[in-house]
Amino acid sequence: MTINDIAALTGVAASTVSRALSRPDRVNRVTRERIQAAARELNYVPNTQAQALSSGRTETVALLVSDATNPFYFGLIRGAQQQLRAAGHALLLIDTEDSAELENHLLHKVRRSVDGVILAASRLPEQTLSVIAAELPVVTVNRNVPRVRSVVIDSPDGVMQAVEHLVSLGHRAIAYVAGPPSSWANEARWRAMRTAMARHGLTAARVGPFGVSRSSGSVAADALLNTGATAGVTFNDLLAIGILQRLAERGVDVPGEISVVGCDDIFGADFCSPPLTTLTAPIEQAGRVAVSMLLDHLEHLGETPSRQTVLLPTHLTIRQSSGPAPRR
Amino acid sequence: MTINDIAALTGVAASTVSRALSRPDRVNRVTRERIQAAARELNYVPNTQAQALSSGRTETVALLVSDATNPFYFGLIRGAQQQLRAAGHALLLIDTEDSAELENHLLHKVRRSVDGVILAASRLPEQTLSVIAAELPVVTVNRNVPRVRSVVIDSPDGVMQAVEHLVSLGHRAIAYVAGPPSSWANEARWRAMRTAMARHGLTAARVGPFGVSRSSGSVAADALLNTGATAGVTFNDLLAIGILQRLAERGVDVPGEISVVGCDDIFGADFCSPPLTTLTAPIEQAGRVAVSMLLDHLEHLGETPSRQTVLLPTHLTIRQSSGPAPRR
DNA sequence: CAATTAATGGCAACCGGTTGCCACCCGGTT
DNA sequence: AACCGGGTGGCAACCGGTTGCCATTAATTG
Repeated sequence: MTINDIAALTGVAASTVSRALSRPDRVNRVTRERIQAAARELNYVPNTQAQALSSGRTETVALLVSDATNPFYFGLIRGAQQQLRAAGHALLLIDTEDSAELENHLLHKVRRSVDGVILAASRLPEQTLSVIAAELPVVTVNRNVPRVRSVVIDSPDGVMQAVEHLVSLGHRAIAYVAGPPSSWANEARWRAMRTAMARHGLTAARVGPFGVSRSSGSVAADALLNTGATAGVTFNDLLAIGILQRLAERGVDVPGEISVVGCDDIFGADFCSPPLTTLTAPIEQAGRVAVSMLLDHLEHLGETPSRQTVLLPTHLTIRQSSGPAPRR
Repeated sequence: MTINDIAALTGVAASTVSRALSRPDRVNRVTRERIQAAARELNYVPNTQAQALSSGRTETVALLVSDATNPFYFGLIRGAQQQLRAAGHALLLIDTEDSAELENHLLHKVRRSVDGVILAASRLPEQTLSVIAAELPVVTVNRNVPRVRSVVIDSPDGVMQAVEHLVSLGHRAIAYVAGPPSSWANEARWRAMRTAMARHGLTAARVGPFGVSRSSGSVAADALLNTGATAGVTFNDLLAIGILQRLAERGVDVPGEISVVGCDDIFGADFCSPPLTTLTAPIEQAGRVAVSMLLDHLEHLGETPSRQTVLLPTHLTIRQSSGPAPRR
């Protein structure tokens, strides 16, 4: 079932078979149809390796996530997968285990076996990213680096909405519950929070950093309570859900005593207890857009892209974890 | 940065470079070290495609899931990913979108670009699976097919535990909320359920089939209530969580009026409302084991495997969605 | 009718490694 | 001195396609 078998069977040269299948207009109609029929009959599937070797294109894209079990990535993976399949490409999933070193190493390793990579939540320093982007098509998600294409979810804007929401409910002491320091989005959200607070003459407290797992939520919840804030905006939903659990354990009423706002609207945010008020992010769309940008980039290698970065809007979804500030 | 560049730089033949890197003992120590140093310096990474082409091994394994957003797979993906990385292999993730046809098509397409595949929740008929397994190393998850290696989570046993639990709480009318008919696990669970019920002289009701999404939960909840059962065992947690939501909407008290038991213990099962009593499955372990079996198979191609199928135990995790049967 | 051009298909090099086979060099034997 | 065998490294074929180039043939054109 190689190109040669088909060539032998149809009595033409291998090169003709190759053309009949990949450049149909380059070969005579009757010859082509004979070859295609034979290929179908023999159930021929071209060897990707061989194609990649000579053409230099692997039709494969790597998606690097920092933790494959983080529900945030589910949507991203899905969106990317959909768009890739539509284009006939394959998805190589890589879990960097939240380590910049491992990320760099793996990136280096797959460098030559993929056409491009999508970096979701890269932990790499800007400098390193630039270097990588220069030698390999890259699209980042939620990370802005000069001269690197990216799709970023506008959570800073969402954070502002969240602050407005909380302030309008009478909250004055609001804290930001920070995620990993190496996360670009984390800093962006914190800045947005301070800006929004300042607009009302308020200053935001900040606790953390915390890991992004539900278990970190316990520590975070205690730290949050300790600030005396009546509301907390968290780096992401995973952390927020962990906080809700801990608060329930400690018998703290949400939103009666304290309001909690998450970020991303991941799976589970709508059915945790109480359902989480959060910034709904178009995660799946982000995955699709990232792939589109990458594929577009691949087709116009060398050209300067029209849009370097796409900003996706978020909106606040109000559920039951936020409510009026408690009377003092 | 090809083998030839290194050859030129060190003044040896390309074949020697190849050997120095892949069969170190086949070349003299000083030559080898010189070559290795040069390789390191030039930051050489072998071209996977080229290696695959000549060696026939791609060091890549495909994982087929029926729906990448189903939290059940997160753990599986994670486990597989971990074990694969440890072995230096890459993971190709494929979403079959719950279609047997697409599954077959994609399987066929990647056939030659992976060393083997792991089929999580295959929708393919047994016959087709046998054919595929004959021409490609395959390990299935939660699916038992003669002559195909598999790792199956012993949820039937778990279902029996669940029935015992419910019966001991006084339930007599228990219904099974079925998942997709094409799911092998679905039938296995239903059989286990009937057996367990029969042991107590009871017969189980059955509703469904339902899709495995939370939204299907609404329909399922109504159907479940309609049977008059005081408890329901569901095909999986996703469905169970959907049911809980719908029941809450309808003002039905869980577990006061009806108990619900899920299956798998996915992300979210512990923090939904009420927290779900469910069969805790070692999902991540299943992923790891599946990969181990596959890699083991690859190393001993042609040999008859020692164990064709590995059965992983489950246990019942009791939370708040199950309780005593209501008095009539 | 000769000349130019377009369509078609074969040849062979190439992508970047891997590997069987052989030649060569060396020290050790007899 | 002739012989032997192990250690090394080069040659070249091969994996399965892709593609530039050229020869052949047919069709178009002045």
